[in-house]
Amino acid sequence: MLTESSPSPQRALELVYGPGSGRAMIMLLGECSVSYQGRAKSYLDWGERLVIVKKDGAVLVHQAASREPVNWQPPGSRPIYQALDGTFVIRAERTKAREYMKIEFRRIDLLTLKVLSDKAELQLAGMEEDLVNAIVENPSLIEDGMRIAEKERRTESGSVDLFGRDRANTPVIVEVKRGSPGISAVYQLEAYVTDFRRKNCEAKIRAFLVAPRIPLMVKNMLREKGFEHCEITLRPEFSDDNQSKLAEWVST
Amino acid sequence: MLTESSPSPQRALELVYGPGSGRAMIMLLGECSVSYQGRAKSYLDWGERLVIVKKDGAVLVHQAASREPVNWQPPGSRPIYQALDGTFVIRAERTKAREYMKIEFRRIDLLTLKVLSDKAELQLAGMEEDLVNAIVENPSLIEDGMRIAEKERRTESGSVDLFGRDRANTPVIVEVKRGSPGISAVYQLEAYVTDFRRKNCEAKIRAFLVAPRIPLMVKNMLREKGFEHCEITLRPEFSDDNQSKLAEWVST
DNA sequence: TTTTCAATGTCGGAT
DNA sequence: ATCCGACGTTGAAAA
Repeated sequence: MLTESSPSPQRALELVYGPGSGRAMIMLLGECSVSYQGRAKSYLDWGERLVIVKKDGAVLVHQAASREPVNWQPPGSRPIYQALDGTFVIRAERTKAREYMKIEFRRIDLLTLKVLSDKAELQLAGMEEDLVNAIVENPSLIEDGMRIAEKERRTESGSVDLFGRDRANTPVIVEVKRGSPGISAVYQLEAYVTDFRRKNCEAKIRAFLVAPRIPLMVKNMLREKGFEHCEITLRPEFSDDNQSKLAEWVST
Repeated sequence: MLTESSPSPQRALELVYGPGSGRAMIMLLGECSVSYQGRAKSYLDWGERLVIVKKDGAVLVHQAASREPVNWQPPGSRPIYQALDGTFVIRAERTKAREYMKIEFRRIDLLTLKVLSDKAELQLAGMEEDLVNAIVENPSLIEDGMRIAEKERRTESGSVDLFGRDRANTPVIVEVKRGSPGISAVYQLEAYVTDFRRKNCEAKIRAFLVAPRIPLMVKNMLREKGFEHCEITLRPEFSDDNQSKLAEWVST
C-alpha cells in the first residue's frame, strides 16, 4: 500500500504511474471539479470529494452524502492522468459508448494506492429466482393441485416466469416479483394473456401475480381484468453448505 | 483530515468516535468480511476492500472492480463501531426497513476521516424531461402539424408523457424514453390507449413511442398493435447560463 | 407515507 | 454484439 498526504500534482503523477499502479485501486481525497459528457452532460463545481479509480476502469466521484456517486464512469474506461497548471487531472474515456469524464484536482489532501487481494465472491439469497424455484418445487404454494410445466417461457410479447396447469388442466401463467409490483406487472400479464388467447384459440387461461406484498391498486386492476394474485413471502436462506455461514451470522 | 496506517481495533475505535467524527466521511482499507440480512441475505468472505461510511449513514463496501458496491447500506442507517476479539466491527442497521449489515475487519491497513466541504450541486442535462420539453417546443419533431396540448397526463391506467392532436385533430399520445425502451413501454401505451377508447367512446387515437433508438422487437410490437414510433436524438445541452461551463468543457 | 417512474441507471444472461 | 429483465436497485416527485 502506498499513501501520501498533500502530494503535488507532479508527485501524484509519479505515484499513479508508479510500479504496480495498474492493478491498484487509487483513492484521492481533495478539492476537485468534474465534467462529464456522454449519454447526458453534467458539470460539478469545485468541492471536496473522494475519487476512486478501480483496476477495471471504473471511476467513482463520491460526495459527503448518498449511496450513489455524483459522477462516475462504468468499468471499461481507460483513465489517464496529467499534471497541468498546478492541477492534477484525471480523464476517463469510454470508447464503447463515447463517454468522457474529466476530474480536475486543485488540491489533493490524500492519495492512496493499494492492490486489493480479494478472492471471495458474494453469496446472495432471496432474489426473484429463489422465489420462482420455491414455487417450482412446491406449486401448491400458489394453489392446491397446481403443476408447473415450464420456467421462463419467452414469447414475442415478453417472458413469463412460470407456465403450468391447474387441477382442471386449465393453462396458468404466473408472474413473480420479489418486491412490490407495479402496474406494469399487470400490463405484462395482460399482454401475455391476450397473446396466448389469440395464438391458441383457447379461451380459458388463468393468470397469477405472485409477490410478497401487492399494492391495493394493483390488486384492483388484477381483479378488474379477471386475474388472480397470491402473496408469498419467503425467508431468504442460503441453499446448501452456506447454511454454516448463515448460522454464524444469526449467532452474532 | 485524520489518517493513520495499521491502527489497532482499539485505536480505530478512538478515531471513529473522536471529535468531529459525526460529520466526517470515514474510509477504511483492510481485510474484512461482510454479512447482510434484509430484503435479501448475503455473506461475503474475507478479502481486502474499501469501506466508506458517510455522514448520512450510507455505508459502502467496494471490491477491486465494478461500479457498484458489493455490499452497502443506504442513507439513514446508524452505524456503530466495536472492537471485539482483536477485530474491528461496523454494524449498520436501517430501522425503517429492518435491514442489518455487519462488517468485520481483522486487519485495517488505513483509516481516514475527513469532513468534506462541498457546496456544489451537480448540473445535469440530457434527461427524459429535456427531450419531452424539446418536443413541446417543437412538436413537428414527431410529425408535421402536430400540436401538444398536455404534458405528464396521469390516469388510473398510468401516465403518458405527452397528449396532443395531429393535423386532422386526431388525439395523439406520446410516450418518451431517453434510453432504449423495453417491451413495457408498449404495454404502457396499450394500456393507455385501451383506457382512452373505453372512456371516450372515441375509436380514433394515435400512439407514439419516441426514443433515440428503438429495438427491432419493440418496433414489431408497435406495428402489430397499430402504434407508431419516432427516433429522436438530442445532443444534451445546458439550458442557460450554464452554457459558459459547457463552453469551458468543450474547449479543454 | 406510499406510489410511481426515471436513471449517464448497472449488471448478468441469453440470443 | 444486441437485447432483455432483475436489482437488497436508488432517488425524486406526486398523490
